[in-house]
Amino acid sequence: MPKPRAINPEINAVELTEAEWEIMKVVWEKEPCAAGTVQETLAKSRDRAYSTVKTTMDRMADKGFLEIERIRNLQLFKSCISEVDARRGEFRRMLKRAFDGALTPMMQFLIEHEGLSKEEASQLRMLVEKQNTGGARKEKAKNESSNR
Amino acid sequence: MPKPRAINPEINAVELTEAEWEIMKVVWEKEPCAAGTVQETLAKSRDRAYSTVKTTMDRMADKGFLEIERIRNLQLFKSCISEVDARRGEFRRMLKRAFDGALTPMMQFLIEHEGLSKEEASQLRMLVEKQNTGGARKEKAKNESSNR
DNA sequence: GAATGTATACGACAAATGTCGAATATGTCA
DNA sequence: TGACATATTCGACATTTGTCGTATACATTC
Repeated sequence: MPKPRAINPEINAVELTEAEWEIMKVVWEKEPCAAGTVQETLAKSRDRAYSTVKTTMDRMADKGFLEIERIRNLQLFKSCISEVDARRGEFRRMLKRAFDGALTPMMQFLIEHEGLSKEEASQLRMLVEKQNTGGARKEKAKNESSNR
Repeated sequence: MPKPRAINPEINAVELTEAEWEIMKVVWEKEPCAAGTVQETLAKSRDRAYSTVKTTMDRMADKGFLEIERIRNLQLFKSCISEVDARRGEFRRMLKRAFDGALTPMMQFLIEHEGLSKEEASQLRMLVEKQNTGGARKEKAKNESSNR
């Protein structure tokens, strides 16, 4: 029986807060973009003052999540971390906290407690099948990995 | 093709902080137990003052995560949320933030970017198989679900 | 009942996060 | 060159989280 391998949670530990996630999603979609653009986009779902968004984005630049390109009076923000990096960070934190870093118990939990339906389980099996019959995993992983 | 169902992230949204997770793990294992017991247990991996642990546990009681039973001068803490509830909360927050609440993209991500090995994928498939051939899922889910 | 040890109560403080307003700077246009 | 709109800067403040120290209260034991 194969021993469950724990994914090392220390490497590439990008951790975004709630507000940072919301902002990053807009930046990934529209970069390079101004703080005003982000604020207006977010306003559709949740209204916040421009200064709120700008302050958070400045702090994100300090942390190395965003970088600023200056054009005259304007600042254009670009992401310094990929969505894959952010997802990895979020996933690993969850796995570490709630499942001691082990994948198998998490899968078990999903099936037993999250009401994974037969359809969903089938999808999942198809994904696993694709993986096992050797798809373009390596290549894809390479292309979409960290851009940090 | 089945449409990916988003797990509703609002229901049962138990969210624990890092310190709270560490404490809860000890409480689940040893409840009912005193704050001193928790502090001593945690001290093995990470030393913190008794008052630090006690303050955090009092706050957790305020939040409804723990309850206190008083015996003369002593306080015994018991959990008000199950480990399943806590895991569910942690998992759903991750899923909502990083994958818009959808399971399938998360699975895809796991396979493409987390280097899910063939062995792990096999384990996963076995879990899925067990699920599809009708195990004791319903019963188990019932027994281990929320005790809130 | 005084000394000693253990628990509790509670105030404090720093850092991180989410939030904003107001002052200042810059650009555009009639 | 003003007037007006837009961006940036930056200080401020409330909450939450993690962290303690210290003053009190309670029990046990000479």
